[in-house]
Amino acid sequence: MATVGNKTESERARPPSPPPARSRTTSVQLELLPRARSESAPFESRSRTNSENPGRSGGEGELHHRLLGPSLQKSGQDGVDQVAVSDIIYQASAGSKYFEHQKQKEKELTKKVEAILKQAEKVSKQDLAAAKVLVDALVNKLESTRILDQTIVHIDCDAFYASVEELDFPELKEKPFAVGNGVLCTCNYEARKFGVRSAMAEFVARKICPQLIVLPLNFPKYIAKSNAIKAILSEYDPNICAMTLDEAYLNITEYCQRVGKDRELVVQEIRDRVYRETQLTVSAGIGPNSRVAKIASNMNKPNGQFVIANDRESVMEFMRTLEVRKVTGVGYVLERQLNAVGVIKCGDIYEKAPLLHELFSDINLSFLLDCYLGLGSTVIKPIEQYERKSISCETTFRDLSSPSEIKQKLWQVATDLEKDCKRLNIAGRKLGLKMKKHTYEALSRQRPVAKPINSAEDLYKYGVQMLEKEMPITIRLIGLRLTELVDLSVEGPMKTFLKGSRRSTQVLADTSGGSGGAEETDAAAEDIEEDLGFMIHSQGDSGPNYRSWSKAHTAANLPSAPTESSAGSSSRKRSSSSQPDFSSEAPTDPTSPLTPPPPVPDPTPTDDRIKDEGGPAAEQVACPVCGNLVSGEPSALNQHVDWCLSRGAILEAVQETYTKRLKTG
DNA sequence: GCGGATCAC
DNA sequence: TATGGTGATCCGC
Repeated sequence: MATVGNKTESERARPPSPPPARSRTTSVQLELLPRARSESAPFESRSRTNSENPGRSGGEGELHHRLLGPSLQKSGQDGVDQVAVSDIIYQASAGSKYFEHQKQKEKELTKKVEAILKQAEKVSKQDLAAAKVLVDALVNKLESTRILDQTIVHIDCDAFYASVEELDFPELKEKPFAVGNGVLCTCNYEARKFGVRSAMAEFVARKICPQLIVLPLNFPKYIAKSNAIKAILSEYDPNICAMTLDEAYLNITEYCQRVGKDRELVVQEIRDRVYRETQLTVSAGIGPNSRVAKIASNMNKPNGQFVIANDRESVMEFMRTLEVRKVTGVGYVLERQLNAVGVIKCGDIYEKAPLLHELFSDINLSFLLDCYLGLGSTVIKPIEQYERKSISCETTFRDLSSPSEIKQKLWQVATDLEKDCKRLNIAGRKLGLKMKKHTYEALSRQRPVAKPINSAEDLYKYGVQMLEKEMPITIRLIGLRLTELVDLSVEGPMKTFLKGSRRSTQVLADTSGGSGGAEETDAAAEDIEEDLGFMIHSQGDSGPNYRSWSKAHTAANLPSAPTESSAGSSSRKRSSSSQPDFSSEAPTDPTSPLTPPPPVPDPTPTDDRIKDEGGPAAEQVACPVCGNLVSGEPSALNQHVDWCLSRGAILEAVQETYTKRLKTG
């Protein structure tokens, strides 16, 4: 790679311009819908809230603004009556729990903004004078990190998922359509004319555009196209940083020097090639660092490019008139706070910096001054080189309050998370439980777990402990997250852990791969480690052997395995083990008549019985629900646990009617 | 260190 | 009728 490379001081400490945000496959990537806008004027009259909305007082304008979502600032949907659209969205949402929650958040934000203003009033002239000294010192320090000899490019595909679909269904081009399910991931420009945008709930989108066509997501297709584009980009910078399927940073400094070509021409060539070879259009931003390049890629969207010259004055002038909301890292909340103190454009930041110093954290102040100065990272390196800090799975469902049904969802995310961990060959020392109440209020709990874990049983076991402390509760989402990760593929210290936990949690991995059981007898330490490494690996889905690079991009997104739960009913015999029982929260009276559930067929138990009889016990593992020893083979274990949980639901139902009967009779 | 929040995509 | 999932970071206690 090129010569330079010293990172600017301002490089990170804030929202990542280039590298952070990881592209995980499973995630649904929203597209920032941009728009071809001649100037930054159109929405101007719209984005300043209340004063522009005469009919809306008392924060109604803000609430409309909030509900309208993130695309407002860059919508510029020419000819779209944004006010009318906003009203429809409002009407569609009004009264729902979601709406009430947004309203509440808006209220709290307003309070926060008022508090900031109040605090601002208290700042004295002396305070400001003293702060100015500090600010100027900081500005000088930041300025000294400025690098202007690199050419950074941000490439952004236009309406990516929608454009890919149009290749397969050309007739869709003239029709408004979107991609997603329930919530739209993106939509074509035809749909945007109606005010449809990414992240919009599908039912809301249909209100403003009844003829909207909605296609399901097809990740394999998007991944293939994305890879094709990335292959082209890599010819211009072998170290491209692909943030997501549709977005990447390049450093073309060296390429330009090597071929002696102007950077704008090079970028035009890149875009031409991408279009020729994939039929997809991309927009590009060119500048001396990733922050300005990113912003620039939105300036001439779609299918355009924008360059910011590599000199201080050009950069500063570009930032001067740029609204703060357009900077990556400034969202709805920070924009509101900044606007409140008179900071509308990045050019306003310096003048207000002494006041900002009194109102915001040092980190925020540095970030804002970076924005004012137009500083950013010049180091572009592959996303794979950034260390992952967490891994998580979560799922949303209809409101649930039944403990056993909630636990079933927990088991589901535990198994999903296990799959991801095994694929990446990682485990974590800290487990977090996330819940969203039926009111949309979010809760999270977290606890250290001594040994790094990544098996569904462990995830469930510790997760359910945290869950039970919150019961009774009615929730619409549950999720698990591992942090303090350890890389199981790294040799060394991990050896101890692997060997130590071999019999307990690693058993699952051992027996799963189908390649399993034999070689595990007694091997030399190295062999064991190698075996485990391999098995944990092949544990994942049967697909291609995703190693590092591709694995993070592809596999995870494929439709998750059809976790068809065995609807078996019963057969019981709970072992003595004091494992948490899903039906525990219901006042379980041991003498209660319902303790012995009805006997019936059940897929897995048969298996278990056999093993229980003292077959090679090596492959057994304790069920996280009932505590019984069951086959450690993943699908069998899964089935068993699903069965166990559904059995819990039955018990619970019985219990409910029983208590009811007691009351009534 | 934990829990709540914000932000990006 | 109805509003997503993953990862990172920051802030206030």
